[in-house]
Amino acid sequence: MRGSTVSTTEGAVLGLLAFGERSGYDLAREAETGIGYLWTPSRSQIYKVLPRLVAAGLAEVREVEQDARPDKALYKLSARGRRVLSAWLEEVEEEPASGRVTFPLKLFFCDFASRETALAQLAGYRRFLERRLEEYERLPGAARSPARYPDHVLQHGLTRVRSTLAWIDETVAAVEAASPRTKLTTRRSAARRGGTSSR
Amino acid sequence: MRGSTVSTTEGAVLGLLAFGERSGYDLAREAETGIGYLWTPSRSQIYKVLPRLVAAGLAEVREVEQDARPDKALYKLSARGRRVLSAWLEEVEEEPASGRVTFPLKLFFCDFASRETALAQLAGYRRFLERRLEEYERLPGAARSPARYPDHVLQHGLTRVRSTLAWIDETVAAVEAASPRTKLTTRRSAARRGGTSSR
DNA sequence: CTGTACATGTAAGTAGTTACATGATTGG
DNA sequence: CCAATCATGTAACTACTTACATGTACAG
Repeated sequence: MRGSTVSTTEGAVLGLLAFGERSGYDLAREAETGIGYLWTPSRSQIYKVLPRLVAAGLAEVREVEQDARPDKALYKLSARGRRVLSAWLEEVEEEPASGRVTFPLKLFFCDFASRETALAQLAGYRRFLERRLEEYERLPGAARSPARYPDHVLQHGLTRVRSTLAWIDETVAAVEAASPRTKLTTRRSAARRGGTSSR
Repeated sequence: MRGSTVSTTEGAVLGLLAFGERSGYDLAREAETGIGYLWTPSRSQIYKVLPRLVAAGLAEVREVEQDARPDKALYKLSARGRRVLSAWLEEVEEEPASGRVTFPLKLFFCDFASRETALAQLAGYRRFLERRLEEYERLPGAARSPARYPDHVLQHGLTRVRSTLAWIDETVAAVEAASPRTKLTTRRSAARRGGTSSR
């Protein structure tokens, strides 16, 4: 949380909180299904991040007493948290420290950003992958070594990069074709459909 | 390094040492090109792992004094290191803690193992990805939420998994078709072609 | 005369892990 | 009766990162 920018983990938690008020337990459960593919921190990690966000003024806590179940703490974004989330989503990193996963992770939360932001992340992802592709293609390859498996593994990388580039093209087209719609509110007092805390 | 098995990082360093005697500096440089796609530890990390391997009897050091350049330490596998590397390569983890990257990482070093080992890793990778595929397909998907981007990101995951499965098929075929060849010796006293320390 | 390659290492810090502790309720 | 779900948190540890310290030699 250096400056006004947040780390990947903090950004992801802010993003999840944008869907509505949640407990640490809720977040851990939701992370398994959904972004689990991209980012699955342990429960204890989430319990460490949440108070940090509150201390930084990005989230607010509310203690809820329950009879049948243990008491819990519900967290929601503060106004400043919403701004920081937007800034994090809008920031397109050219060479993210956390690797390529940064791009799909931010895209996951782009319902809380503008269409331009989503397209900018996709464009950044494309540039990133094209640089990788060039590097892989520049590697010595078969010629030099008697070893065979390194080449197979390189093919694995090339396959993944190429199929991801194809996905980017499709997704850009889908985003551009989608009916223009206001971005989702970050659930301040928006109509609730299903209930956040009940189950 | 609990028991006789090694961690991912230790396995990878053992694997790199199987290509020949190397200094920490060499390993860091080589890791950038080649396995860099799968595993790129910092120099300081490598300098920490190497003495650990020596302490565990898996590698041997040799100090080399140089005039023009700083002195250096060259590491090579010990007999026990070779056995542990083989065991690591042969072990097919069903749900590796370090994620899917374990499979291509071990495959990278399969020139030092039998063809059966390579095919076993590929088969394990396939099972792993097919479980992922089922999970992704079981996810609620479009219906539930007004959010659109989570679905796009899910497509990203599906695309990657499917293209990797296709690569596995191709690679299995290539491995089976390859002319049977003895596995590479782990460069004990094998003929050297190019020189390890000179450049 | 500046930057890069060679070469090793320490120090301080972040991110993340597993295992432990506690304790009620519900479903099979 | 046993296991899972709900709920939060601490402690100890591993992996890994950046920045710093040190110093030579060669290329542009």
